[in-house]
Amino acid sequence: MNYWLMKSEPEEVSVDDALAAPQATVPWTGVRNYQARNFMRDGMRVGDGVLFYHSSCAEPGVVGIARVASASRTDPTQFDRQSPYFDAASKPDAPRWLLVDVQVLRKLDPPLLLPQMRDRPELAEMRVLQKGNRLSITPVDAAHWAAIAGSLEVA
DNA sequence: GCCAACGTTGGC
DNA sequence: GCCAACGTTGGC
Repeated sequence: MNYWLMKSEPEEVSVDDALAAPQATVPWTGVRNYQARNFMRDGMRVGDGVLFYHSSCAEPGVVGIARVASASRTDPTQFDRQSPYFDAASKPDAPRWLLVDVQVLRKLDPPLLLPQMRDRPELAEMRVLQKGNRLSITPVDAAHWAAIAGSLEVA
């Protein structure tokens, strides 16, 4: 089993939005970066652990514990001209972008906010804390996962 | 709004 | 294939 951190802008899909969805599961649309796509395509398996992270907002941080709930599949928004994620260069017979379904298992209340993450030396090596990191999906070491989710029943 | 960092694009 | 210009991300 592998672990991942996945960023979402709460104004688009917050952890509460995900919890309100059927089966607390949302399709992770909008990934438009090849490295992040490849993590979904090549690295993720159903059941992998996910740290649900809010970014580009007032209080960035880990807000939920989730799991990968599907294999990777075509992200339909790439073919939707009305979508901000439309990609005219992607052809239906060779889709460029993928998504996975993500199921929230538990909301973190209170959340683990970014400044608190930076205060914990055992988390210092996390990719999301590195300078210049912009990847919306990053692998998480088992030790980091344990430090964040280990005391929770879902872990 | 600012700006550092990074990814992508496109001319050559 | 190089690399400058440009666009985006995301914290502050």
